[in-house]
Amino acid sequence: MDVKTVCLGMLTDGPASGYDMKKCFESSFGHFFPAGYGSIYPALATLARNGMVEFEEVPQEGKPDRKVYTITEKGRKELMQGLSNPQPTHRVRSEFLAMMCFAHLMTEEQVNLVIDNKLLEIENFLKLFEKPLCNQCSSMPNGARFVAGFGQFVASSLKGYIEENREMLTSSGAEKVKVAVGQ
Amino acid sequence: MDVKTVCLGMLTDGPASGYDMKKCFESSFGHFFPAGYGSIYPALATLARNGMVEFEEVPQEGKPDRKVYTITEKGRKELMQGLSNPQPTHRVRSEFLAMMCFAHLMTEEQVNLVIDNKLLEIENFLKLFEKPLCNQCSSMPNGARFVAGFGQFVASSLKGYIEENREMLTSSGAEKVKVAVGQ
DNA sequence: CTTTTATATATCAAACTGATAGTATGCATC
DNA sequence: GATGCATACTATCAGTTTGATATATAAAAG
Repeated sequence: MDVKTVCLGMLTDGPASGYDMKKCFESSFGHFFPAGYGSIYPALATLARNGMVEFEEVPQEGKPDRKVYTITEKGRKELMQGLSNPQPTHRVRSEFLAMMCFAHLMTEEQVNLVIDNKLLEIENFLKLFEKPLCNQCSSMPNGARFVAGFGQFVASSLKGYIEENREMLTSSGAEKVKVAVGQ
Repeated sequence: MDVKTVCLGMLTDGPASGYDMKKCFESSFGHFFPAGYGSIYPALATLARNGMVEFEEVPQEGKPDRKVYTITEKGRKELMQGLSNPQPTHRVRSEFLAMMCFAHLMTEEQVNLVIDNKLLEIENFLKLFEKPLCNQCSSMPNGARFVAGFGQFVASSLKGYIEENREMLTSSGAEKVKVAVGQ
C-alpha cells in the first residue's frame, strides 16, 4: 500500500490530474497519508508505464497542459490486490514526542513554546470539523466518514492529554518542593 | 530532527553501540519514531565523520566487535540545536486509514478482518503498559513518562473509537433498511 | 508595481524503509 | 546429530519518500 495504490483509489472516483490529486492529499488524505509532487508524479508515471492508468493531455490557455489520468481494468485489479492486505500499517513519526523525551535537556521556555504551538496546531485542525463544510457530508462514503471521525476524535483526545499532563514536563511541583525542602 | 538527532539524544544517557540503539528504537522510541539499521548505521557514520560522536572498537569472543559510541561536546551542541525547533512535526502514515477510505470497494469480510487485526494489535500494545515493567518507572525522566502516557492514552482512545464506529464500515443498518424498504 | 497565490508540470539530493548479507555461538526441535 | 531458529553484531542496497526547487503564465492582493 504505497502512494500508487492510493492514487488508484482516488481514480475510482473519476479521472484526475496529478495536480488534482495533490490537492486531494492536501485537503484530506494527507492528514493520515501524506504525499507531495515528488511521490505523486513518479507514482503516476510508473502506473502509466505498467498499464494501470491511461492519460489524455488536455491543452489549456496560458497554463501547462493537464494530464488527466483514468484508471484501467488492470489498474482496478491492482487496487483490489492492494486492498487485500489484512494487516495495513498505522505509523506515527513524531519529532514532537521524540523531543519531549529529551525535555530534561531543554529550558522550560523551550518546552512551553513547543507545547503551546502543538496545542494551537491541534486546535486549528479541529476547526476544520466545526464548519458546516464536509462539502458532501451526507454523500460521503461511510469509509470517509469513519476516517474523518477518527481524525477528529484522536485530535481532541491528544489535546486533552497534553493539557492535563503538560506540567509533568516543566518544573514539576515535585521537584520544586524537593528543592524548597532541601534548603 | 532526524535519526541523527535522536541518536545523539540517546547517547546523553551513556555510550552505546548501533545494536544497542536499535534495541532502544524497537522497545520504546520506535513506537513514535521508527528507525532500522538502514538509518541508524549511516547516521552514526555521519555523526562520527563530523565529530559529533567518537567510538571505540571493543573486541569480543566469538562475536563481531562492538563499536561503542560516545557523544562529544560538539555533538551536545548539535543536539541542543536540534531540540531548538519550536514546531516539531507529528505525522501519521496509515495504510489502515487509507484502506478504510476505500472500504466500499472491499468485501465485508475483508473489512472485518482488517479491523479485528487492528484491534488485536492495539490490545497487544496496551498490554505493554499493564506489566509491572517500566523497569525504572520512577527513575524514568518526566519526558519519557509523558510520552509513554501519551502512547497509552492514544491507543485506548483509538480502540474505543474503532469499537464504537466499526459498524459504519460494514453493511450498515441504514443501507440494509433502505434495500428492504425499496423492495 | 511588486509580491503572492493559483494553475500545472517535473526533477533532485538527502533521507528513510525493509530486506538482505555475513559471521559466530547457543539452544531447542526433529 | 542435524537442521533450524534466536541472539549478538556489523553493514549495504534498491526502491520510496521528503522537501525544495525549477519553469511558465495569469490573476489577485498589497
